[in-house]
Amino acid sequence: MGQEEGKDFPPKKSDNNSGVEFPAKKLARQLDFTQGSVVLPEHPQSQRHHVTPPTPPIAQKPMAAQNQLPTQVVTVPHMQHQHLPGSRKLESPKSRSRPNTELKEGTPKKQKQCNCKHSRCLKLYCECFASGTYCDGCNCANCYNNVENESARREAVEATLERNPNAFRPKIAGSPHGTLDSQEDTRDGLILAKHNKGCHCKKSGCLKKYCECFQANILCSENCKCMDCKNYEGSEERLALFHGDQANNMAYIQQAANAAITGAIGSSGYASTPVPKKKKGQELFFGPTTKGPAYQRIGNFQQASHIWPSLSSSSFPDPLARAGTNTTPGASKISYRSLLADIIQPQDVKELCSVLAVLSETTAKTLAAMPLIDERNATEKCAEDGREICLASSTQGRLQSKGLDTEKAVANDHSSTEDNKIDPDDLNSDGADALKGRPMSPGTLALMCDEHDTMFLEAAFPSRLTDPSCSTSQLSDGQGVTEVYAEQERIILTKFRDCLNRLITFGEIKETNYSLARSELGNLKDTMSNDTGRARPELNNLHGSLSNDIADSAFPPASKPSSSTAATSVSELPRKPALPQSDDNQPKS
DNA sequence: GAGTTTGAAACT
DNA sequence: CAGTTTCAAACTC
Repeated sequence: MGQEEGKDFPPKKSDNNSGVEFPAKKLARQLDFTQGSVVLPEHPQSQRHHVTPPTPPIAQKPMAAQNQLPTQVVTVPHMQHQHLPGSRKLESPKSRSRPNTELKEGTPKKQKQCNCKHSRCLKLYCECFASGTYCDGCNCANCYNNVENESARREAVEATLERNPNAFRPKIAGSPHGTLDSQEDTRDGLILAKHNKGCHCKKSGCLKKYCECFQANILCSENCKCMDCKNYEGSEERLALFHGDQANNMAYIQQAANAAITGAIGSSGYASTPVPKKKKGQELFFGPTTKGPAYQRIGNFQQASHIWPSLSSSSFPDPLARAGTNTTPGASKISYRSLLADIIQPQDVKELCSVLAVLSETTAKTLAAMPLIDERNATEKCAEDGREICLASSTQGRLQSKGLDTEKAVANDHSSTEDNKIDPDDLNSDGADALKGRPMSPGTLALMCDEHDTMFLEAAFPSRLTDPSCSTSQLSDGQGVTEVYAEQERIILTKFRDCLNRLITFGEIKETNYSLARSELGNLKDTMSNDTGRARPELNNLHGSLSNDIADSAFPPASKPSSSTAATSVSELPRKPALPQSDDNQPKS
């Protein structure tokens, strides 16, 4: 540090003009950024994708801003359709927790901007570069990560890829069938993410954002080589963080709820249903602060899971609802008990997931049958009218993604290839939407585009895929699709927000019941019992309302199609086999 | 806002 | 592959 800006790149400690070659850095020798005369063999993989970079897409406002939802909730699970899967503003922990948008207080904020000084934004140090985006409005100095220096930038990308072919791939993989621990990656239907390389933290306890795992809101895994790790399931310190900082944070609630829907994949939301660790040992007596790799404490995780059985069975964030109601080492200090603790049950969440999954399938069919251009126009028109039915159909892509996640969450039904292991993460990484409004580097897009988007889009537009090699050219109306996605996302999330608000309402009702009972009856004991009895009818309403709410979002009464593709009411649609059904869970039509 | 700490990336 | 350096973000004051 402390080197002057604007000097030769990479910066050297003893800068001179004597013609002495840059410090023996391979890349530096190969690249002459000042001359732009770099001659590097094209990356074998990237070569075929090399295209003349178009102007980066115009920035779009993240949908989160419109919905007043935490960006992470909105953006995490989805991928901008043309976003390259490997892009790390998607999946980079850094970008995940603080992607292009800040999430604190649930208020979407400005995009993340780098402050690079010495890397020229052409190394992975730079978040923008690492994410495959151009710097745009950053505070960086001597930036080459822009259109004007596309050639240099492309060379840097290739050099980076040469060093690490996976440099731009997701670091966090929600791996339902990972290669290392395939059988451990799911637990009770949840998709569990972990850092591909693992962190190497030494001093942060993996509870600060220095830690990529923590930043990605995932637990450390056996991939990590961290020391003194506290980022594991059942960790008191970790739980304390959740409760102390986020228990009352609406953003957290929304994120957690989002995780409930998406299966807590990747960076989405706070991983309130944390990654279970591979049981590599039975060191049940390891303390939470035991030094050594995280996996050495896996015994604790197992133990914690037993103590906290409902945690694994419910995808709803338990730090809120269950803290204080269950005895767990970490939670024992917590006395807070959510008013929703008796209202939200595992089946509620499953019900919600089921509804969303069904909706995604339905809308997929609808969209597939709808001409793309018409769809776009219809979406815009309907958005103005507030008729969400149109969006439901146009949402197909996103919902397909969500549906996948949900299905994974409930059915654990996924392929086992390495790529597919990454795919869900790609599709759900917050980067996708975090990148909204961020000019995506066309060069990186071209370099990085691969089968992931293809799969994603194939699900959305099975009949329109013509060129699977590049997602940016797959659709005849890419921009329209982007808008459709955005609008689709807005609608779905708005609806989901309504559902959450409904939950809040139920909680408030319950609270009111408590208060009234206390003041009017003066018999606390009777009040408590009566109130508990009242909670369930409310819950019954909740079950129905959740389902109907979402169903109506797709098919409002006035617009409900009568065809079998999209008109089918939720209750009529086949249910996910993995979702336990109960009578009071059945959506009420 | 400046300085420090931290850990990933880059490099040897 | 291990050790060191560089770097920029996270954090502290």
